[in-house]
Amino acid sequence: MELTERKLRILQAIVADFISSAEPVGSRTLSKKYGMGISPATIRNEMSDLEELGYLTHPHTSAGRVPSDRAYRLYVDKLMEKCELAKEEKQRISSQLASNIVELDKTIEHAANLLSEMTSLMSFAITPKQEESKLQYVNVLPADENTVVLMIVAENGKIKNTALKLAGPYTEDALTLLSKTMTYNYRGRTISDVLTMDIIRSFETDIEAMGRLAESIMPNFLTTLESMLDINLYMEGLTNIFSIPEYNNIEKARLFIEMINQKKNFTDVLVNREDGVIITIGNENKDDLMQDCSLITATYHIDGTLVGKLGVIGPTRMKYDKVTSVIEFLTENLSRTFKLTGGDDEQQ
Amino acid sequence: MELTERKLRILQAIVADFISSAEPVGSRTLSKKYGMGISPATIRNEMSDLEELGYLTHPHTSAGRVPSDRAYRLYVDKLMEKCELAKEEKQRISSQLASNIVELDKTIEHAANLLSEMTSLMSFAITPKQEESKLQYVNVLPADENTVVLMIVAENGKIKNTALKLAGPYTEDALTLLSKTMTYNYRGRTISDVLTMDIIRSFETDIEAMGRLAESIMPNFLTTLESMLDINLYMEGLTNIFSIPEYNNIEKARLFIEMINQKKNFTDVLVNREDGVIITIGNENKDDLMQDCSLITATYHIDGTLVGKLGVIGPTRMKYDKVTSVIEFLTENLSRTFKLTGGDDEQQ
DNA sequence: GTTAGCACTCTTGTCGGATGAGTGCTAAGC
DNA sequence: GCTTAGCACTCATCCGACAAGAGTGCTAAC
Repeated sequence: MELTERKLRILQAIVADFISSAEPVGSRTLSKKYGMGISPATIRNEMSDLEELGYLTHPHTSAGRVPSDRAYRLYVDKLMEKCELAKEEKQRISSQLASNIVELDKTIEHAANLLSEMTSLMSFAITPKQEESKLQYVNVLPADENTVVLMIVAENGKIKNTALKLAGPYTEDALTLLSKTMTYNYRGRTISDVLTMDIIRSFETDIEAMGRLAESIMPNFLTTLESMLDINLYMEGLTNIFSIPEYNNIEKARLFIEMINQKKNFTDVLVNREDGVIITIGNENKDDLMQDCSLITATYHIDGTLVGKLGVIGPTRMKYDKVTSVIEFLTENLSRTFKLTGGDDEQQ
Repeated sequence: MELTERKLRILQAIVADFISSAEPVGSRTLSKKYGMGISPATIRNEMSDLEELGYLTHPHTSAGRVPSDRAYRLYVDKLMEKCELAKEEKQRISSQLASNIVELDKTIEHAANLLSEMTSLMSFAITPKQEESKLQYVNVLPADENTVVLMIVAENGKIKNTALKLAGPYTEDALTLLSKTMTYNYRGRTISDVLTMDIIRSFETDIEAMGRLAESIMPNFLTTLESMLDINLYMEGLTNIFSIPEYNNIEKARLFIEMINQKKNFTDVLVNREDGVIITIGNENKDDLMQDCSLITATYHIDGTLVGKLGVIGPTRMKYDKVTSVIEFLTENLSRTFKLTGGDDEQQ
């Protein structure tokens, strides 16, 4: 048995109908609503075939048909029509992103927010990995009597700093010397490289005073550097899931939220996905807790190289066409924004 | 009619029982379980009086009694026994906070996390207001060819910075001059003051090149300064509410989460609460959406002056004794931590 | 190959009765 | 006069029965 043209048309109608109604689709509805010129009985025969082929399932004998994960996959790959965004929607994205380009993190958060509002799903975004960012300079600046500010600047404009209280007083000269030494030692190296170097020892041979200063600053330097590697995860629109029939019982909603809340794991899932627009449907997801969800992610670029991700998660029954269009437009827009403005960034 | 000793004992038993069981308390249960040497019938009479006095309510004729907000208030003020934390719990708090004192914000987040885990409620924490923080210095540092780093340091060690791409190249001398001028102009002033000054104009009279540099930096200076005023709000343990019988229907859970999600409003509620351990029960809360909730907050201090807040929110039926003990111990511990380590802080 | 007709299945909603927890009242007991 | 046993009464909840409705699968006719 193979997928005839008519079977495909029926499958498409079922998927589309189910996506918008969340109710199993019956043969009569299909025949009436989608005017395909064949009777319910014929459709029933076809549906029976489609079920045999694994594209439909049956919650129980006398319910309509529900698309399987496999059907969604086919729908996404072949049947779905591209959905052109309305002018207002495009404008909304463009204007909202343009208005807030000063701080990279804020912009990403903003984008996630837009995404969740426009899709009525839960969205998320992660900032790029920084492992390969190269250090530009390290600065230790005076703050007050025995407080200094440690500041680390990476080549892509990412900055991070910490205020440290020292055990005793310091001289500005010592700070300048330390800053120069550190910059000389680390400039051009990647953050990961510096973190794996045996740093403390490399200062042992210096003059005593300098050694003491460095000793109290080094541990903080390393912690700060480490924190630069952290990927920020933004999530928006959690409450949207409460409007989705699939999560209308407390236990399912709880499981969903619990999955989302394991931020660490979730970040890993996102980081490990390939570039471009990626859709994984139901059982295509490895994670046990995500067997009933679909995940759509896309990548945006900063300065053409650094890669961050943006996506939505929701029930397998989601508006794939609309969502992919929004995500695509959004990430293209982000990439363009970040190209124009260059490395504008706020250390986090 | 007045509250006799026995009425109080009965009320206390009812509140305690309802807090742990979430079920209306009947006269028989009370008589058996709390061995108070009087028969169910007597207890019924007393309960009837307590209801007339406004301390108990009746979900329906044949259900047990449920404490009113007024009863919780009395319980909290008079009847509740102080709950001493177990040694392990104290140790847990002390050790977890001590291990992570480098970054203020992380520590606060950590504390909120601990709080939600130990109380099984949803917790939150806010960082101190910075309106009155005085500026220490402003620094514009070279990054690369036409990028500079703007860095603002406040007296309490709070730092914030941004990388900016300028339209054209700059000289290091100009940056130094600008840094010195800005520091000279703003040092010792509070952030709010600087924000309300008419800043741009005050640079107009400077030399032309300097004016141009200042012109492109000033708007960013102001945005960055403004962002220093943002209060960070951390929330932890949202999923805990799904284990609470009060939120076992989707609509209630949704309303709760929606209330929480209006971060701005919620932050306002917290900021406006008085210092010390404050408990507001049910209808004592002004917010409409919080009529079924109790809110317990406490303040912690940084360097003895700056004040942040920490708290939990949950159904009026919560373990007030346990929760207040945990919060008290936690905030004391936090204040002590921040005294010892001084103004260690990471700009956010 | 398509379709009308029909029996069959299964969910959903409603209704009524049984059950049980708990109260309120009354009258007896201490 | 306070306490308590006894009893009628009230609700919420559970359960089974029943009807209605949606949808299928099969068969036979077109």
